[in-house]
This record gives sequence, C-alpha cells and structure tokens, in this order.
Amino acid sequence: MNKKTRRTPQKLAIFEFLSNNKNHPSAEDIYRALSARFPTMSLSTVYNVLKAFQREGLVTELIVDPEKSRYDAAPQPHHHLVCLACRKIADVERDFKIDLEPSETNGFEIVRRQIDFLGYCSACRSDKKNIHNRRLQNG
Amino acid sequence: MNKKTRRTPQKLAIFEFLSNNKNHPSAEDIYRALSARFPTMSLSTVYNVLKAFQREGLVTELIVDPEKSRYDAAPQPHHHLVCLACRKIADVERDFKIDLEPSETNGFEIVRRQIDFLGYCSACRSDKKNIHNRRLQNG
DNA sequence: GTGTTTGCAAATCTTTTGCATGAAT
DNA sequence: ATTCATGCAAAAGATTTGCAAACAC
Repeated sequence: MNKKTRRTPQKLAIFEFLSNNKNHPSAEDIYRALSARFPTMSLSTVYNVLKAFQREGLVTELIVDPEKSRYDAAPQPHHHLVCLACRKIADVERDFKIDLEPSETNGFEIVRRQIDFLGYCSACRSDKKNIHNRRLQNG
Repeated sequence: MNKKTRRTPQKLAIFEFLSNNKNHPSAEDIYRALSARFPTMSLSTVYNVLKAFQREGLVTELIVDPEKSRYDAAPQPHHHLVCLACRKIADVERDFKIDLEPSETNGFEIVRRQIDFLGYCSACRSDKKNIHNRRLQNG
C-alpha cells in the first residue's frame, strides 16, 4: 500500500479480503463479509476505501455486471469469463496478443484491454437443462 | 422486428434511432432525443422497449459504463474503444480470433466475446487536466 | 374483444455526499 | 496539531414495478 494514505484496520481488511477472494465481489459483498469482524463498519466506508485503492492503482473496478460494480485486486492483467445468468466471474489467466492498427484506434490512446468471454457457467447450464426438461414434461 | 410483439410508434422510433446512431446511447439519451417527437413518452417506456428488444435479440446492452447501460443495435458483432474519461464509445469493426482451450473455460459455455480497448479519446487527451477530476478506472 | 403497451408515480437499488466525530501521522 | 478516515443519514441516479387507461392486433 501507498504511504500517502493511512493504514486503518478497515482498509487492511478490505485489501486482504479482496486479495484472497476469487469471486470479484461487489462493495456490498465485501461489506457483508467483513461486518462480523467490523460490526460498525459502514457501507460508505467500503465505497470510500475502494475508490482510494483505485486511485492508488491497487484495485480495478470491473464493469461486467450491469447492476453493480465488481472489484479485483489481482496484480497481473487477466481476462474474465462472465456468466450471463448468475453473473459469476472466473479468471482467464492467459494473455492475448490483440492490437489495433493506428488507423483503427480512432484517435484513442489505449491503456488497457479487457476481454470478456460471456456465456453460462456450469451451474446455470444445468439449471437451464432442468427448466427445459420441465417444459418438455409439461407438454 | 418480430411478429410476436406489437409495432407501436414509440418502439419503431426507438429502434430507428438506435440503428442510425453511432454513439451507443443510454436510455436517458434515447429518451431525450425522442421527446421532441414524442412529448408524452415516458422514460420507463424506453426501458421497457429496450428490454423487449433485448429479449428479441435486436439490441445488445453494453456493459462498459459503470454508471449506466448503453445500447447497441448493430447487427454484426464488433468490439469497442471506450474513453475512460468521458465514456465515449467507438466501434472496432475488426474480428479477432481469440479462443480458449477447453481446459481454460472453467465449465462455461461461451456464447459471445467482447473486447474493450480502454483508454482516452482524442478530445480528452488534449485536456488531460480534467481527466483526473473525472471518473477513474486505472487511468 | 383480448392482451400488450403506455405513462405516471412510487419503489428499489447502487453509489455518492455532507458533516461531525474519531484516529493516524 | 493537522489531516485524513470513519460512520451515519440523506441525496442522487439508474432502473424496475404496479396499475389504470389507451392502443395494436
């Protein structure tokens, strides 16, 4: 962590939780997970801390869930599998060489690329099958 | 458009506006753009219609802006350049061959892949001072 | 006529903000 | 002592929902 910002127990706990977590939790997820250890911690503190971490470059805000932001503390760039049904996110560790020709960039200065593989996770796939089967049974 | 759903003037106007628009507008953008022609149209109608179009597969909800959904009626799959400062979106027409090994898919059934090139558009580059005051996403 | 769509208001949900208190440097 | 962080409540924005009236089929 940076020296400019203060090391509070809440910040340490949030950073630790995010680092050890593979689920790319939302602010609410983090809040709920830590409220046993920090019963007085507020949700706005979670938001404040996440914003501060983003400014320091420690945390990335993932934009893959239309309903809420998800957060990622992984140090190396990577990509994601996103379930369109339950919004589960899994990491794809591989790096892809994708680059645009200067003529394709439309004047943009590209600083990062993100690849989302959208689909259905195994749990939601079997749910789908169940629904399908039920329909067939009902006629 | 489909036969199952009814052809109302509002729906036709929304579809037409989205098809002729390169800016990937938000629901609010669409609402404002059409309220001259449809002074009584409500914002929730815009949302309802967009949801119906998504169900029919006519429109895609883009998840690139953490503050609001953006909509795209383009028929061909394509990718996007996204400005991290002003959230302008530009299309990248090229197709990229990116595929995961079965061992990398984590049990997901992939139905679509989306590549976002994140950076700064030319307008925002020329006034970098403002960038810091605006949204931050690993800027 | 029937069932869908519209439009309005109210509700819900996520995220931000203002401000007083408390804590880290 | 100064400055930054916390926590609470309230505000702000985006999206959804309930429902009666209007309209497409």
